[in-house]
Amino acid sequence: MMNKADSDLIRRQNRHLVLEALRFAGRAPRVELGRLTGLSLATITSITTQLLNEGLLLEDADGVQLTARRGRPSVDLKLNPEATHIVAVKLSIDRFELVLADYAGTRVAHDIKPVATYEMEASAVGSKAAELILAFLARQNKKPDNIRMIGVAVQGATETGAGHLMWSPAFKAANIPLTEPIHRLTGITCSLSNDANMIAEGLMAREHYQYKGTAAVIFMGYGVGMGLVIDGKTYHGSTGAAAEFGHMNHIPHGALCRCGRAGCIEAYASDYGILRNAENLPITTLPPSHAVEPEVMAALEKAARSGDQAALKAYRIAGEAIGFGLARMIALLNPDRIVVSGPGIRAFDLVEPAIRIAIEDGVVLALRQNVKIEKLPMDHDMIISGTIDKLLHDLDREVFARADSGL
Amino acid sequence: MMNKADSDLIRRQNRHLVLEALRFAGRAPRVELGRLTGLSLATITSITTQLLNEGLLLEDADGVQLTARRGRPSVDLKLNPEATHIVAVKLSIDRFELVLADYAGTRVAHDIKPVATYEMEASAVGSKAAELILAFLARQNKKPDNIRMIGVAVQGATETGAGHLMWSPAFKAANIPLTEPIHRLTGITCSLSNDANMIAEGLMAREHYQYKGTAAVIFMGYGVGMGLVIDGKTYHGSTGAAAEFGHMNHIPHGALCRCGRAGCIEAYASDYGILRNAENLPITTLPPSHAVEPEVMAALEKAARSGDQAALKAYRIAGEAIGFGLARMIALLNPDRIVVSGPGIRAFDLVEPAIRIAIEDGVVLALRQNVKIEKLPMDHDMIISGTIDKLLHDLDREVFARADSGL
DNA sequence: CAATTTAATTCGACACTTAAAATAATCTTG
DNA sequence: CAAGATTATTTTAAGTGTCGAATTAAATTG
Repeated sequence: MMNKADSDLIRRQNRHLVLEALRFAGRAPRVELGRLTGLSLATITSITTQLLNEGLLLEDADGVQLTARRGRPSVDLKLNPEATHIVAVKLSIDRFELVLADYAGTRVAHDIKPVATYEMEASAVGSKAAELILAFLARQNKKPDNIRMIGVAVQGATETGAGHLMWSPAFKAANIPLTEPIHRLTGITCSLSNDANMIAEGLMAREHYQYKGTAAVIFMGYGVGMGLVIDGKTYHGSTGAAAEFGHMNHIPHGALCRCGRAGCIEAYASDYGILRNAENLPITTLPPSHAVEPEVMAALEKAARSGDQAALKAYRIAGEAIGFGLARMIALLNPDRIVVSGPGIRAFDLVEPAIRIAIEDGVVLALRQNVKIEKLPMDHDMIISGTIDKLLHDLDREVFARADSGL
Repeated sequence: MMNKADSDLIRRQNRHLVLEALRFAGRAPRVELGRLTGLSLATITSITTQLLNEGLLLEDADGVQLTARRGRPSVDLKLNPEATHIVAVKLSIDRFELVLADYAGTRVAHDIKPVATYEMEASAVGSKAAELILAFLARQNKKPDNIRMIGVAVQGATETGAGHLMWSPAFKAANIPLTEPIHRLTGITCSLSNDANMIAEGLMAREHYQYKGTAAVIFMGYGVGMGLVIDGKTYHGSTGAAAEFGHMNHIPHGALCRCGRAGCIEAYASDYGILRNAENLPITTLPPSHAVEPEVMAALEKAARSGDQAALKAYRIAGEAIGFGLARMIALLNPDRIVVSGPGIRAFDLVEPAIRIAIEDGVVLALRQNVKIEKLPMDHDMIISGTIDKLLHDLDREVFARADSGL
C-alpha cells in the first residue's frame, strides 16, 4: 500500500526536485529552477534560502553574465562542494581503487592500491577496505565525520540488501560481507553495488531523459554483466542480485562457466569463453581463475580480422549467445533501449552481425522493432563515475531532501 | 524527473488511500480506516464526508454489531455500488464474454455470445465488440453514461498503449485495433490487456501483501503466457507488450511455434507443443490454427499416467522448456515469487520434476534459493475477475482520487 | 441515572504552495 | 544622467491540507 501524504512530503519532494535540477544543470538562477521544476518562484525562494542556510547551496555571483541583458541580473546557485564528501571504492582483481568526491561531484583525490585479492579470506576483505579507506582519508586530511557515504562497486553477484558479495572473479572466497565491516570500522554508511549497475546509474545521471522506461546496459569483457533500468530506476531484484545476464542460461547443458554451471551466456561470450572456442578446446574445459590478459584478446582479435576461421567462429558464437540472451530479455521486458559496453566491444564489429541475426531469430518483430541497440565506448572510469553519481543521488533523496538532515 | 508536489497531491494520495483501504476491507468504520491508512481521525472524517457527498461511499448502519461493546458504536462505511459501473470483456476463440460490475466489484450481469472470431476481418472485431456491449447494456437498462470504463482482456500479444491486439490465437487477422473503435462507438473509455496480466492483477488485488516485490504468473494451456509484477505493479514494457514468456526463445533454431519463429517455449510447453512431441511428429510440423480439444489433452495425460513413454517424454520436454525459461527469468529479474496456473496444470505433476531440474541446472543457487514456486488451480473466471479488479483500481487511482472527478 | 467507554467531529495551530504586490538591480533612452 | 523599462527575487495574503486536543455523540455498566 502507499504511504500517507502530508505537508512534510511536499517539502521533501520539492526540495529533492530543486537539488536534482541543480545537480543536472550544474548551476542555475532561481528563475531557471522555477522553469525546470515547475514550482513557483515564491516556493523556489523559500526552498533555496533554506538550502543556503543549511550550507547545501552557494550563491555564485562570479558567474559570467554572458549576454548583458537589461533588468536585474540573475544570480546563479550551485551545489556547495564542501557540504559533504563521499568515497567511491572499486574492487577489482588485484587492486582497490579509491576516489574522494565532493558534494558537487568533483573528484578531489584518487588512489589505487595493489591488493592480492584472489587469495584473501572472506573476513579480511571488508577490514582491508576499511583500513585503506581510513588511511586514504587521513592522507587527505579528512575526518570520517566529513564523509557521508561510502559506495563500493564490484564485478560479480552482489546482494545489495545484505551488503554481501556472493561471488566475484576477483576473489576466490564467496559470500564476503562488505558493508557491515566497513560501516563498523569507519563509522560511515556504506552501500554495495554491482559494477554494471553502476554504469547504468552513471548513464542515467547524465542522460536521464533517455532512460525513462526500461533500458539495459550490457557489459562485455572478462565477464558478461548487465545493468537494468526499469521505469527510470536501476532495478535490483528481491535480494539485490538481479540482472545476472551473464549467467542466464544460453544452451541447456552447454559450455562450462566460471560460476560452475553449464551453458551460461558468459561461457560463450566472455573473454575466456571466446578464447576457449577459438582454441577449439572442449566446452568442458575449466575456465581460468584469473582474467585473460588484454594482449591475448588483442591477438585473438587480430587473428580474426586477418581471416582466422576458428577465431571468427568463436566471435560468431559469442554474438549468438549475446543475441539470444538479448532476444530473451526483449521477450520478457520489451525494453526501449539496449546499450552494449565493456572492453569486449573493441571487437564488437566481429560479434554484432551474429547478435542481430540471433535477435531476428529469437523474438517476434513486434517486440524487437522499436528497441534501439547502441554501442558505447568503454571507459573503465564509468564504474567509478556511476558510483559517485549514485551516491550523490541517494544522498539527495534520502538525506538532504529532509529539512532536518542535520548537516 | 519527478513531479512537483502541492496540497492537491496530498489530498489525491490520501483519498486514494482511503478508497483502496475500503476496497480491500470491503467495509470498515472510520477508526479502522485511520488505522489502515495511518491518517488521523480528523483527516479521515474530512475525506470520508467529502466522498459521501460525492456519492462514492455509503454509511451502512445495518452492519451487525457482532460483539456488543461499550461506547458509541462505530458505523461502517462501504463503497457505493451505484457510484458507477464498468464492463469487463473477455475475447477468446469463438466467443465474447461480457460482465457488468458495479463500483463495489459485484457482478450484476453476465453474458456469453458465440462469435466466429477466427475468420473475422481486423476492422470488424472492434465494432462487433462495441455492438455486443451496447446491446448487452440495453438489456440491462443501463445507459452508456452510467459506465465509466470498459476493459478488454485477450490472449495474445497486446499493445496496451495503442490499444491494438498485435496477434492472438483467437484471430487469424493481426494488428487489430480495439480500444479506439470501442471508445468511438460506445463513448466509453476502453483499455486493452493481456489475459495473463489480468490474472496477475487479480491475484494482486486480493493478496497485495504477497506481491510486494517482483512476481510472475505463468499460464500454461493452449498457449504459454505470463503476467509480470514488478515493484508491486503489473509491468508493461515500452509498448505494453511485455512479458511474452511463451515466445521467449528456449532452443535456438528449435521447434516451430505458432508465432512463426522456431524454438519458443510455447512450441514445447503448450498443448499443441506437448501433443506434437508425444505423437513423435517432427518439430517442423505446423501448429494447428485452432486450440487443441480438452479431451485430446486429457487423453494424453491419461496415457502418460499409464506409462506411455512418448507422452511422458513430451511432458518432460515441456517441463524443461518452462524450467529453463524460468531459470532465465530468475537470472534476469530475481523475483520473489512464481505462480504457475492455467488449464495445463492439471498435468503439473508430470512436468514439475523437469521444471525443478531445469531450474537447478540453469541458475546459480544464490538466485534461486529464495524464490517460491507455487501452483495455482486454474479458474477461467480469474481473467474476468482480474479485469474487474484492474478497472476499479484504475478508476480509484485516476478518476476518483481527484475531488473534482465529476461524478 | 451517573459514570465509563468508544467513535466521530470540530477547532486552533502549523506547514506548504501560489498569485499578486513590492522591492531590487540592472539597462535604455532621451 | 535621470526617468522609464525590464528582469529577478522577496514579501505578503489567501487557500488548502494534516494533526493534536478538546468536544460532542451514543452506546454499556453498575
